[in-house]
Amino acid sequence: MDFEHADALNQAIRLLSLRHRARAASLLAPLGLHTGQEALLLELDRTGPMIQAQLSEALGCEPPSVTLMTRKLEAGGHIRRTPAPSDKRASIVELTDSGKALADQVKQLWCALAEETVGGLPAETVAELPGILKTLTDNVDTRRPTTQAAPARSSAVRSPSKAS
Amino acid sequence: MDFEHADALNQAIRLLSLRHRARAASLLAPLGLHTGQEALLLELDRTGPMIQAQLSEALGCEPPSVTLMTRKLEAGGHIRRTPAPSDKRASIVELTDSGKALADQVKQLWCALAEETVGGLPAETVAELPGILKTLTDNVDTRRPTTQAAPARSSAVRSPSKAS
DNA sequence: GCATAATAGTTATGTGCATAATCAATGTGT
DNA sequence: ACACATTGATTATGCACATAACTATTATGC
Repeated sequence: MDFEHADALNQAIRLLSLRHRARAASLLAPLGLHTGQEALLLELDRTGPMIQAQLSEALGCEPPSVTLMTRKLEAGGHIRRTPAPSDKRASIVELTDSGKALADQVKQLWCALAEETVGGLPAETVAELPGILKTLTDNVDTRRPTTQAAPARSSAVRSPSKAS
Repeated sequence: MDFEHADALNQAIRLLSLRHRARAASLLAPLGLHTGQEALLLELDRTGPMIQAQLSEALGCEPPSVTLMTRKLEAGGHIRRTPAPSDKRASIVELTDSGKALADQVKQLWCALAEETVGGLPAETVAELPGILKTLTDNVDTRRPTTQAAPARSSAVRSPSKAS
């Protein structure tokens, strides 16, 4: 691939990151949230109480990030952290009532943001977009076990990834 | 759009941002660069000397970010800042020889990253990907003042007023 | 000419994210 | 039983990004 195309792609991803994040920030600000925190609330709302290590895995960010985010959300009264009885190292994180209400509001914003984001695109493109983005993500994901240790270069490493 | 689909989309964009950035960081680290700095170098390499306000516009980030990034790149010897003769407020930013050499290395990495990113996708999808991403970006771009005279907005301009 | 607005840049501050180092608790091997 | 690695979480530090407030220069109105 020549540099022109490569740069167009990388730059497009970079700019989409910046703008989508900025737009999310402007929508979340009235709720007193910063970008990233909404993902934590939504994950707790979806999965229920869980320990920070699980949150770290689900959110795709590192434990120190989870520590800081949970601390701020706890200070805001949206989540509660209680020591896990079975493992004294871990703390169980769960939504408070305020957090649940907030998560519901976030859901609304999230739908509006998604619609705004894909506006003007054909429906079929919209339909396959999540899959495409996930493929891109997996391709550059250094966290996951890469699904193979083979020295295969630029071959289609389409693993039959079963849902985890 | 229901929440399931909306979240899949928003989350996919969020994760792609995180992973693509992380992957770029691991590639740029050996060059002594952090993500974001490469965009500045590439822009200077492409366009030539320019003032920070132009850089801010081209990179899509705010002037204070440019101030800090240019300061660090200048400390690293990759760029040079000279006061503009015509306007005493502005400073002209340009690549040093070291910066030009670095930009060339970045170009190589950039091609490798792009290829890695789109690995396993059909060629036609890859071809239209930059355009799709740009559409998404423009849809949520709060910087540029709409600029679209709405020539062919197919569906959903249903809420031109505030959505929330 | 001069007050005022607009622009280029910086500083201060706050956020999410990262890595590295550290501590406490839990596993595991011999 | 005990040394050792592993795991959950935190602290310290650094970066890119943001906004708000500020200085210095340039442009504009009267």
